[in-house]
Amino acid sequence: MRLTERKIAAALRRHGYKLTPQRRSVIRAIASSQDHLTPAAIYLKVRQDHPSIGLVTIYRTLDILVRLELICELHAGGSCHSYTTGAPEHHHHLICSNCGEVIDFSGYYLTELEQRLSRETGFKIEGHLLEFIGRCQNCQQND
Amino acid sequence: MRLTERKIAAALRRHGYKLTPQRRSVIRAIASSQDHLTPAAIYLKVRQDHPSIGLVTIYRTLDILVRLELICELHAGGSCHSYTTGAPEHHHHLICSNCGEVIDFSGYYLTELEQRLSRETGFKIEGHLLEFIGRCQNCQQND
DNA sequence: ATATAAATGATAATCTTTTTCATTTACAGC
DNA sequence: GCTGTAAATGAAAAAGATTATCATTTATAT
Ligand SMILES: [Mn+2]
Ligand SMILES: [Mn+2]
Ligand SMILES: [Zn+2]
Ligand SMILES: [Zn+2]
Repeated sequence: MRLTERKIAAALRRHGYKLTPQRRSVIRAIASSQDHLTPAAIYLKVRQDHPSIGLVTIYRTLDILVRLELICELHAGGSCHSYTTGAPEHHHHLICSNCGEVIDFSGYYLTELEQRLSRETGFKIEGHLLEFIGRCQNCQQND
Repeated sequence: MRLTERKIAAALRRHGYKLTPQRRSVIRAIASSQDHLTPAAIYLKVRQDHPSIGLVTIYRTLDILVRLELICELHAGGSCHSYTTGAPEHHHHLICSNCGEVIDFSGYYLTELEQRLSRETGFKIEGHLLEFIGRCQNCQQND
């Protein structure tokens, strides 16, 4: 279950950020989409009901939301960065290399591996990135 | 054990690519460095003994080398993409969020998870990205 | 040596992201 | 409801990263 617009907005405020119409709009754009969106795509969506917003504000807002883990960031694919609403539970991504569809999956944990790495290297692990790339069923057929 | 300049060059040829001095130079730059290098950093290094090379050639060469899995690509961090020599064995990366040090580790496989995902989603898995971010021992001390 | 397809580099175009700074605004406190 | 203030915004520009085009050069098979 993904975080709702309302919850994300509340969390923003809780962390001391002001709740501006621009930020609401960015959050709505992300939360109302199933897909993962690039900053440019979010910009386009947001401008529909907020024509004067600057692209800078998109970037600044995304920064904050990622930092607070309210949205999640994907790294793979062409334009490299894109965003979807975060889920309260820890999860990872499966991405179609052809159409870009993203599937969240959960129930897989890397804690043991993290402990092993920490022990063997002395690193203090802060996070990880686990993504699978593949072809979705649709794209396998339409080849 | 990382792939050597010689082996990478040989593999390039084996796949039907011409072995130009520019490509040799890019390979040498990567293979002679412990670090992972951005395209821009590789460009700077290569220009030392090949001043007239174009940045485009760097990008084109990196493309090929990644495709043939002769070098490996990192996604994390500031400029997002950087490259190190590939290792013959499958491995993943542990990256220091402060100084950028990269540690390869192997012996961890995701085949079971890939099968589960394939079964549950119908995706045909093509690859994955697994990276850990943390603080190396050095950077933990010098805080 | 020659022929030829592949590779290169100059140039420009196109994106993406970050900086700077003057103006505006959310909201805490009264 | 006002007011003050720090935070947020947007315009503009700069900086960075990546890709496209195309005439010229070059590696290599024959
Ligand atoms: Mn997700
Ligand atoms: Mn590696
Ligand atoms: Zn697909
Ligand atoms: Zn470090």
